[in-house]
Amino acid sequence: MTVRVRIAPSPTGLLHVGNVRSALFNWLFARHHGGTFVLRIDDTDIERSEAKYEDDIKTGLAWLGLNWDEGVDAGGPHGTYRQSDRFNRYRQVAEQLVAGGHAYYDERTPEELDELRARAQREGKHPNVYIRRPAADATSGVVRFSVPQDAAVEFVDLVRDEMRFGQEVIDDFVILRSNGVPTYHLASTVDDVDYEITHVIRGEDLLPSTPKHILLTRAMEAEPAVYAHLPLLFGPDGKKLSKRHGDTSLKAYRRGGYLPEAMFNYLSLLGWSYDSETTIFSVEQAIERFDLAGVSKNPAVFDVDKLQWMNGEYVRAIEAADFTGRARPLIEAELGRPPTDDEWDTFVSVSTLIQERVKLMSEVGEMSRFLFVDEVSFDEPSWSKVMKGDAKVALAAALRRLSEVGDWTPASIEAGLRLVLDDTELNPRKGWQPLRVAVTGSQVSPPLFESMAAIGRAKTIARLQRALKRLERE
RNA sequence: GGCCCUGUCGUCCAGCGGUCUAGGACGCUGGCCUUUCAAGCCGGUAACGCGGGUUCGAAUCCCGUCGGGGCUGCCA
Repeated sequence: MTVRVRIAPSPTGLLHVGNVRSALFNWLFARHHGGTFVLRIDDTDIERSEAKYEDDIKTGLAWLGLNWDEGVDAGGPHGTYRQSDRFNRYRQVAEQLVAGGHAYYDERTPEELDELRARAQREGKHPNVYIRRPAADATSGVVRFSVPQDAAVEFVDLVRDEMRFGQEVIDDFVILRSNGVPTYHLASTVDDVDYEITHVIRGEDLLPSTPKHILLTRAMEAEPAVYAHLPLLFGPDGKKLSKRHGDTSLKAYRRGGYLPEAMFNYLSLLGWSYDSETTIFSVEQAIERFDLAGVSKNPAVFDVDKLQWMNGEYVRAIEAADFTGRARPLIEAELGRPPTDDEWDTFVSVSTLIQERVKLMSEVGEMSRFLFVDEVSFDEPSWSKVMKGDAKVALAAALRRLSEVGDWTPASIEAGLRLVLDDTELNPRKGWQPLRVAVTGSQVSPPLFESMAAIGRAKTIARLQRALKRLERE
């Protein structure tokens, strides 16, 4: 049997990292088994679904490298893979279920239903036990699935093993709204059957819905898929990951300077492990080892600190040319225009030094700023911390010694600056930090000699003089 | 309230009856290196929720308890 899995996000908001993690596990499962990964858009909530969110989903998955073999845009034998294009099919199934006695029309009012729930509540029973087929047949309203009361629903979950839900706790859920629009339960189940999905791998929040889907599938006289419910992702407070915990959309991380490779690696570790020792591994390695049996049952807290560390690992690991390639748009953003050839050469001359220092790609622009501006704007905390005591002496000595430097290279600059220390009898910290602030604007920067070499002699001298002047005024 | 899932360092994972004085990673932290910051290297901190069983032996199996979470909608 060929494995066929799907990810079926709803385009009702930006793609959430929790869904991305589910997508990732589905993708790994498909790739590991040489199966098919399907992208379907579950847009039965016509009120909240928007095209821009579908775009965000596709962009996000593609960015992470989760290519889909079949589905929206990719095509395949099942149409558009958008549920809103299949409402007739779902209505047809609903009608068949009604005709077959598996479902019924229900025109009870919300108030009546509330009363039934309140009664169950009072008796300490499942809130929906009394929402069953009424004695009198209705011919309009919603369509409810009639849950067979003869047996419990049992199934084997690939992550959680044997599951059992008593029939009394499965309510007669709505499959078709009164306006003729199918609910998620119907549409999703019909699609899973029609698309011949073999494994449904999804978040644990849908575990209580699974018996409904199995019952529906059986009523359609089809074979239910194998289910696997993934642990949820939590925020730092131990609650389901949500907006309140900061960024939850993949887009925010994409924009925030995270590398897709790092995101992939990090997400794959939330609920799964490569082995007991390895933290950093490639996509190929993950595919080779991935196994649902190894998926944890416990929820995982999304730890941005660890993601950030991992991103730094990946940033440092990429080839220098790859780094400059990925950095180019960020330099453009910093300049507000494409860099000139000279500017680009300047950046490239120190790019490996910057690469070693950033955790996020988004830091590249700021860390490079001093390379391009005419005059640096001083980071005031840096200034006040460093520009005191013998700073004036150091700046003056540097100006003197640097004017004697022949070739403007890091090595000769270093030689000159070593003489500054001799002249002033200052240690490197006292003698050089003022120069760093003068030249880069901050006490944190790429190495000093290379930075001076990169911006050139003229700018270096001018910045030292400007700093000295300000110091003399103060 | 009802149903379901779940409980190893602060966090993510390893452990699937003895090799556990519980391992790796992030974080935090001490030190080294050092022109700043990173990186790197060496070291430290810190966990089997609790109570009963089963067993020669339990983090590993069973029961209970307490805790966390999810679902309970004409959202998905």
